[in-house]
Amino acid sequence: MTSTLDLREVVNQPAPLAAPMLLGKRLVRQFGDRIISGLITEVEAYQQDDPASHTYRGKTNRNRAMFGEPGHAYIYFTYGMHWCFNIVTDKTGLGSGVLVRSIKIDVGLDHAWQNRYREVQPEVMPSERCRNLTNGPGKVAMALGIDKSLYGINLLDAASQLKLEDAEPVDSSLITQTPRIGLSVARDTPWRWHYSQ
DNA sequence: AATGCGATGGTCT
DNA sequence: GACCATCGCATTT
Repeated sequence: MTSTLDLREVVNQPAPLAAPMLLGKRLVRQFGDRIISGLITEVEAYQQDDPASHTYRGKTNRNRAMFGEPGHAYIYFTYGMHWCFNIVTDKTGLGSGVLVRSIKIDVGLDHAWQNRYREVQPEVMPSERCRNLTNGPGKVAMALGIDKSLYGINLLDAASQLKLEDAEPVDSSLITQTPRIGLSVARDTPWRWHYSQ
C-alpha cells in the first residue's frame, strides 16, 4: 500500500485514516541553520466522538488548535513535565488529530541527543540510550525541542520551524495496528499504528 | 525484561 | 481537588 496522496491530502482525512499514512513521513525541526529530522514510526488517532480524545467534551483554550486547520500542530503539556505533539487532521472544526509517539532520527542526531539527555553525544552511544531517544511522545518533543512556542504552527509551510515532509514509501507489511497506550477509556479501539522499519 | 511508583503542573469540574 | 494521550529509576525476575 504505497500512499500516492500528498501530505495535504493525507491530513485532510479523518484521523484513523490519516494516522497510518503519516508513518514514514519526515518531521523536520529547524533551529536557525541547524536541523533535526526524524521519520515517524508510531502514531495514534483521536477524534471528537472518541471518549479518549481531548476534544471529546468540546472546544477549550487548551485544545483549540485541534479544532483548527488540518496540517497544523496541536501541542499539549501533561504530567507536569512532558510536551506531546499532534498533527491536526480532517476538516477544520472537527477536533481530530494524530499523536506522534515515536520517530527515528535521521538528521542531527548529536543535537537531538543534547536536547534529550543534556549531555554531549558520546563517541560510543549506550544502546539503551539509543533505544530510548525518541520512542515515546514526551521523548519526541524533548529531542526536537517542541513546546508551547510551536502551538498551532503550520506543519505544511516550508518556512515553519517545525514541519512535515514527504519521504520514502513505507513497507506496509511492517505496520502493526493495536489499541492506544495509557488510556482509561476506549481501551479497545485499535487506533495505534507502529512501523517497525 | 517486566513491574511499580513518584515527580510535577496545567486544565477542567 | 482529581486527573492525566508520560518518563526514569528502583526493584524484582
